[in-house]
Parts: sequence; structure tokens; C-alpha cells
Amino acid sequence: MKNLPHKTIERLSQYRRALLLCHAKGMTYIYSHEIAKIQHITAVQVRRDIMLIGYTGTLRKGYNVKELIDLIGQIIDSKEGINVCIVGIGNLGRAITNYFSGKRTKLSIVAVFDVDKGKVGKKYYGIECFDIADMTKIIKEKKIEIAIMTVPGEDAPMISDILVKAGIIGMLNYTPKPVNVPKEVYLEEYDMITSLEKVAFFVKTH
Amino acid sequence: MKNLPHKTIERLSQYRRALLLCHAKGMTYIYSHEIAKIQHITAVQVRRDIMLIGYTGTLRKGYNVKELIDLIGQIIDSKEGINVCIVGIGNLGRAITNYFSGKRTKLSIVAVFDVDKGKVGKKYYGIECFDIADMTKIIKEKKIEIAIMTVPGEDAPMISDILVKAGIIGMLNYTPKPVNVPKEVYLEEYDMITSLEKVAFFVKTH
DNA sequence: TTAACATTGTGAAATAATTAACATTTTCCT
DNA sequence: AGGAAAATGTTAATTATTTCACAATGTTAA
Repeated sequence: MKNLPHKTIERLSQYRRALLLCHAKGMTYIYSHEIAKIQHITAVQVRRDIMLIGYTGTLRKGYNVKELIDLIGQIIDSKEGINVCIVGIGNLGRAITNYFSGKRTKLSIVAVFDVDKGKVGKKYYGIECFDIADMTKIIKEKKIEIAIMTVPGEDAPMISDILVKAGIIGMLNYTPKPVNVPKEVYLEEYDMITSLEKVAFFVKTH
Repeated sequence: MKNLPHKTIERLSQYRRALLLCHAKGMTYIYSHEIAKIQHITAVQVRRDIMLIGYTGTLRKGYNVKELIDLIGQIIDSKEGINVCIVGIGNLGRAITNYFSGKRTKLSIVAVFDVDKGKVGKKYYGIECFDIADMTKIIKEKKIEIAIMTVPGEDAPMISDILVKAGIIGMLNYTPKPVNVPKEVYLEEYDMITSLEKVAFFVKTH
């Protein structure tokens, strides 16, 4: 089950959330074309993704919602759970903290960090804010494995180095500045300005 | 110049920002491998992207920074400029408004919208907040073409429909809920929970 | 002056992701 | 019972993207 395509993993995460809503509504079975409709993709794409994780539906009944939710969980969650921190509790950091708090059992935000002494010691959506100066210590104490960077771009490379040295193994960089990490660290970058410029480009070409 | 790959457009946006910094530092020429280093990609990728937009560097000197900046601008900006609005001025909406305000001459955030009467009439980073009830009117008055949705997921489909009816031609959906738009509208969706789950998955498989 | 080197530009190969096509099977209807 | 319809599962084809490999050529140094 190791070599799942990146795009499939992204979609599985989304299928799961859609399926959880369906489950809550009492649906027990769902067709590939129904999942496809919700996600605005094709049914064959859904079937292929499900094939890749080795699940098999029932002909003419579709997929068992509960079973599929559980299987996706087995694939993308880790058994023990993973601790996550947010670095930089500005607007974006708070947005993410708020999104997550308590929603995912296997992924817990256990600390937020900021340089602003006025923020240190306060709680944001129930999570305590620590001083960035203590980051290495706290990351080790709390066994944090993934960091989400929401600091100003110019601070990103320096913060990234500290995080790597502290033992982070996964990083999500939301600053506009690309960062450099050793290959053992899994890095995902996303930049909102790029996305907006892309939309602006493609609206021109209909 | 129409059929540029999506990925190339994204990178061009990023090259431009890196180049603007280089230009500000007084660099006049830059090599493909220097751009590559900044973006953490390969030099051949950079050269191919630049080839696709029809620019030619100088052997052994590299690319003229100013010329390349201007050419990327000609490709991805539209001459007249595009007006953008933010729908939902929570933490995420404020983060984006703050990122952009005044940074891009060709893309201007000219309005933000919210349902909360306490926010309507206030200014956020210099941009006035209007009532969502007046959205259609304001979009037409201000000739807004692109909308960025940062509302709660459950409101996304309804807001999306209003935006489409109001004449929006490009949409950036930051809610966790996929939305449905007619094919004339260019839609880009991004979901932070998916990205985090993806990082969590790939850290497991080293 | 000439050889070594560094760099661009690009065809071709390789890899990744999506879509088409269709065999198979179950259910439903008559 | 038998045929039509509606689904899944999967191979093959297509499309998109990245990477390899190398020719061409200007620059530097001996």
C-alpha cells in the first residue's frame, strides 16, 4: 500500500470527509458517481482511487460508507496519532488552529509559537502559545513531528532550520518564501499569491 | 502563448517574486541554476519554463533580470488590472487581505464581504467591508471579476451561486467544501486539512 | 590562438496522472 | 426464465509533466 500517488492521497482525504457527512446522515452505501458528484470529479477517478487502496464495493449497491471511512483511516492516519505545532500565530495561524482544533483525532495541534511576548502564555482556541526561543525544547517535550509555518516570509528560512534541527519530520510552509530542508523531512509548500495569480491568468484564456 | 501548462504558470509567478528581490538587490543577470536554487527545483525546469514563454538568455551570462520580470508580467498580468473581493473576513480572510494589500499593482482587492453586521462598514487593511446581502450590487459597481471565498464550509455552495450569478469569472475556494461552478468560471480550490493529512501520510513512508 | 569550461536551448525519454473502453456481475422487470 | 440496465474493476490509451542527454556557443585562461 506504499506507492499511492500524491493526488490519490489528497482525494482520499477529501472522500473521507465527504463520507463522514454521508454517514452522519444515515447513508450506508454510496456509488462512485455520487462521491464523484460531491467532489466534482469523474466516477472512474473515484473507482480507480478506491481500487488502489484495495477496497472492493458491491456490484449495484456501491461502497459501504462505514467500511470505506475506516479503510481510508487505516491508510492515511497513523495508529498512534501525530502531534503538530503552528509557528506564527497571526491571522493565518489562528485560522488554521481554529479549523483543526478537535476535528481530527489522529492529528493534534499541541502547541503554537510566536515571537511576540504579548502572545506568549495566552491560549488560542485552547492551545497554549509558547515563545519561539523555547521551540526546540517544547518540540522535544511534546513529541511534535509536524510543523506548520505561518510566519512572515523573511523569517521562514531561519525558522525552518530551527524546526529541522529540533527533529521535525514534516513541514507545511504557508509563507511566500520557499525553504530548504534535508530530504528526510517531508515538505509541502503552498502560496496564496501564486494561486491568485494563476486564477487571474486562466480567467483571461477563458 | 496560450497553452502554457498550469504548473509553469505557478512557477512563473514564483520566479517573478524571486526576481523582483534580486532586482532590488541590484542584480542584472541571473543563471537558471540560481533561480532553481531559490525555488528548490532543477535548473532544467527553469530553462524549460523560460523557453515556453519564448524568452532567450545570454550564453554564459544567463537571463536579464529586468527583462524577464517584464516578460513574465506581460504573460500573467492583464493590462487593465483585475479587481478582486474577499468573501468572509474571518482570520483567513484577514490574512489574505493583509498579504495582498498594495503588493500587486495588477490585482487589487477592492471589497471584502461578511454577514456579520458588526464588521460591515469597518475597514480591514484599508479595504471596506460590505454586507453580503449587497454583494451582487457591489460586484457590478466595482467591476469585480475574481472572488476569494473564506467563509465557513457550509455556506460555500450558496455563496458560490451568488458570486456566479453576479458575474464573477474566477474563484478561489478556501473552504473545505468543494463547490460547483459553470465551466465559464475558472475555479481553483485549496483545502488546508487535505494538505496536512497528506504531510502526515508521507512522513510515515519516509 | 586554442583548449577547457560553463551555460543555454531543446528533442527525446521517462514518469505521473487521467480518461476511455469494456468485460463482468447483480438486480430488476416482464 | 431471460433480457435490459446499472454498477464495479481493470487494462490500455492518452495526456501532462519532468528529467535526461547533448549540441551549440560564448568566455576564460594558458
